[in-house]
Amino acid sequence: MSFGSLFDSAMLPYGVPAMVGGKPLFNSPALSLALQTNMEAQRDGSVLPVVTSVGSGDTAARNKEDENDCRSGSDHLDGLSSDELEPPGNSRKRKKRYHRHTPQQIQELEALFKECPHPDEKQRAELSKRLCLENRQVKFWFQNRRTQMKMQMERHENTLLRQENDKLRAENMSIREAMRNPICNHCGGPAMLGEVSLEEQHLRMENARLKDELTRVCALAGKLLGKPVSSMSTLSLPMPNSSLDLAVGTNNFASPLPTLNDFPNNASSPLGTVITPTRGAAANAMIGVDKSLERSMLLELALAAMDELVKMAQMEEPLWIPWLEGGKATLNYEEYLRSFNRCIGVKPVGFVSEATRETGVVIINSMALVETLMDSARWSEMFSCVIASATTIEVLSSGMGGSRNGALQLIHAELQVLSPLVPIRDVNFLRFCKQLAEGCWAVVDVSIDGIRENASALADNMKCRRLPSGCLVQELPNGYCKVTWVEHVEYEEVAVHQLYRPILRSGLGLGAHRWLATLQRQCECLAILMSSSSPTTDTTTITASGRRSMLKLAQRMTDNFCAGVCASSAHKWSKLVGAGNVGEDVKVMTRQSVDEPGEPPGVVLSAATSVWVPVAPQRLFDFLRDERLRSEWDILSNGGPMQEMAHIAKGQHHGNSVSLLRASAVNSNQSSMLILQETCTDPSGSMVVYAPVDIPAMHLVMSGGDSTYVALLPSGFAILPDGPGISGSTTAIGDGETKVGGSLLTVAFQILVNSQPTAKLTVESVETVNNLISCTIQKIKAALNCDV
DNA sequence: GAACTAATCCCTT
DNA sequence: AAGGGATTAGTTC
Repeated sequence: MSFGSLFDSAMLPYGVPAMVGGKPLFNSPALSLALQTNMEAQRDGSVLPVVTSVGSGDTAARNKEDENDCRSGSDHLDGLSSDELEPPGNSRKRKKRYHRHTPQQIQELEALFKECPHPDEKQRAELSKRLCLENRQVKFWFQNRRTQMKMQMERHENTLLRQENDKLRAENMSIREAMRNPICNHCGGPAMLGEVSLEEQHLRMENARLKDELTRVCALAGKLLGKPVSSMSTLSLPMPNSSLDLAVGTNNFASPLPTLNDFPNNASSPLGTVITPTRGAAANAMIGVDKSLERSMLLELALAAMDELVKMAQMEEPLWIPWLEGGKATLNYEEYLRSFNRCIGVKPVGFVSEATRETGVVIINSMALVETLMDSARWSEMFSCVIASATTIEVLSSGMGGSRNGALQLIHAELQVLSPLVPIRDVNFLRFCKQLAEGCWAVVDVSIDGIRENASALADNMKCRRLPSGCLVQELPNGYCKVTWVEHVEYEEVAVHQLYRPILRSGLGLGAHRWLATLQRQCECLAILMSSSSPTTDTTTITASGRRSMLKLAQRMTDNFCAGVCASSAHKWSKLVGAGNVGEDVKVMTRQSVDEPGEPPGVVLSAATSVWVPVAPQRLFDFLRDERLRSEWDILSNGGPMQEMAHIAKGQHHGNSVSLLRASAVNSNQSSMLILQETCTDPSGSMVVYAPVDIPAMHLVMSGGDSTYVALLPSGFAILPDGPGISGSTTAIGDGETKVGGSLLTVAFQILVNSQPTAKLTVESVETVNNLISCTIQKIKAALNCDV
């Protein structure tokens, strides 16, 4: 009789293992006593158990036995060797009896695991009954299986990372090799020094990244292997160690701000954990190399741009030459070229530069501002009068540790000056965000024209590239922050009408001044809208939801107005060519409106032009937004004054508001007409946009209804100060003679010329709109006592 | 000795 | 109390 058979007799019915109350019966005093006697017997040799024949070697026989048995091996003591039998009295430290579940059991367990790695108690109980396993055994099995699974996943990931690392290393080697004999791409001769240093910069970047990746892989490998793996032992690079120590973005200047490397990035790269997607197929290898090369070039560009932006924002003279008035300054180009390597290459022939800087306090907290800048949708909403459209093409890094620090994305944007005489600026740029210190952030933009082809650029858009531009944000107490904005672009000037060249060159059109003023105005608006729980400033009482609805409608109106002036790619305007006797400077476009919610169906005509008016921008703006003087230029006024029915303030300045105007009726039978108007102004420019609206629709909106289906076609004005050297007019103010500039006024109308979308546009309707524009301009000039 | 696996300990939720 | 991570212990190759 074997020990096995002894234990067999201890089996409970149905093959349930010999366990009592969840504990092995082995611990039962009665049984251990029984065992003891047998063990002693075994030692004596008096009762030699069959064990000897089953003993150490005969696994095959045992395995076979296991297979035929419907029970776990846990109660088999067949294989128990004598030294596993513990001495008497040491019963607390029980020995484990090793076994494996039978293949059938494992098969069943695996089957369930495949379906559901987390079976509930019921499923487990059912399985344990079926497989003659203890409940806990099933539980343990699943638990172990899950950890095993996790291990496998991690290991797999580790292999992939290693492969990636190898690939990058090979790539680095080839670049290194290529650098040894630099050859000029154009002439085939030895390359110039400048090109080599560019290559060297790439290598530095690559090296930093490789080093990083290696540390990460080693850390992971170490974790899996349970012992530290030295990067130097796994990698014997045939190069001096010092080459690995080249820092990223080395500073040539003593910057008062810490560099990126000073932040606790630990083992991560400046962009956070960059895991390049793995591409298994060999055919993709080259694309992969190209991709990762491109990626590192983009990263390098972003870092260089950041470096430049921070310096541009902080350096004073001689880099910046201060203006006499205000805090403005112009860039000293000679000094600029001395101080910086042109990180996007030399200025193309025919391009002119525009560089401005502006500092101001904005009512927004620094994090919210950074978030807004890093979200292209929110960004374009914030600067809606400057940005015609903006899309994030690719997010290269979303930042590290849940913050925007290190975030890098590729953005396509169309920037506009509200005038048909200035083509839209089409730009593809990188936007890189970096935390410089606690509460201090920098967001830099830089064009990538040299790295990626600007495929989406439309033919009639202005060719433009952004040199490192952006802002430094410094958190201030009470929800304010100090913003330093730098705007530096190069663009093709021939496409710009003469009238607008000075203002663009001076940066008043799309420079730092304009961006910052827009930001200040919009943030003030947001702050007011969020704080105004009691609409005390309103002339009428509109509910909160009504105000929201109305503001939303006004926003759509203004956006459509801007789109009509500048024809961004987001809107399907088609330019009208050969439009009869339409003046050279009036841009006429048409569009078929079919099933557009929020617009009447039919053929929509948009006409816009810009003129110079010898009147200060402020005076022009005040005149145009005054509802009482409306009859002087607006045919919708029916010759009388208009009345303000509702007013929602959007800023401290009374000129920032959305209002509802009522025109006087021509006669008593006619119901009066409503006009929705939005006006906005800041030191960089102003706008008056309005549209006639349906009375019942407006009632719906003001009671908080959905404004999406309210049809409107906006018209209005955009006012910019004229550039230096345009007006030259001087006006005596008080006792001193102050130079007062004139204004650049853009007038734009959108009208429905036919309610049949398929109708052909007639010469008459073009003439009508042309007349409308010239009449309006004449009336305005006359009212302001300008020479007509 | 490394890889695998059942079981245990101990901690968190 | 359940579940998971770390660890242990027994086994196989």
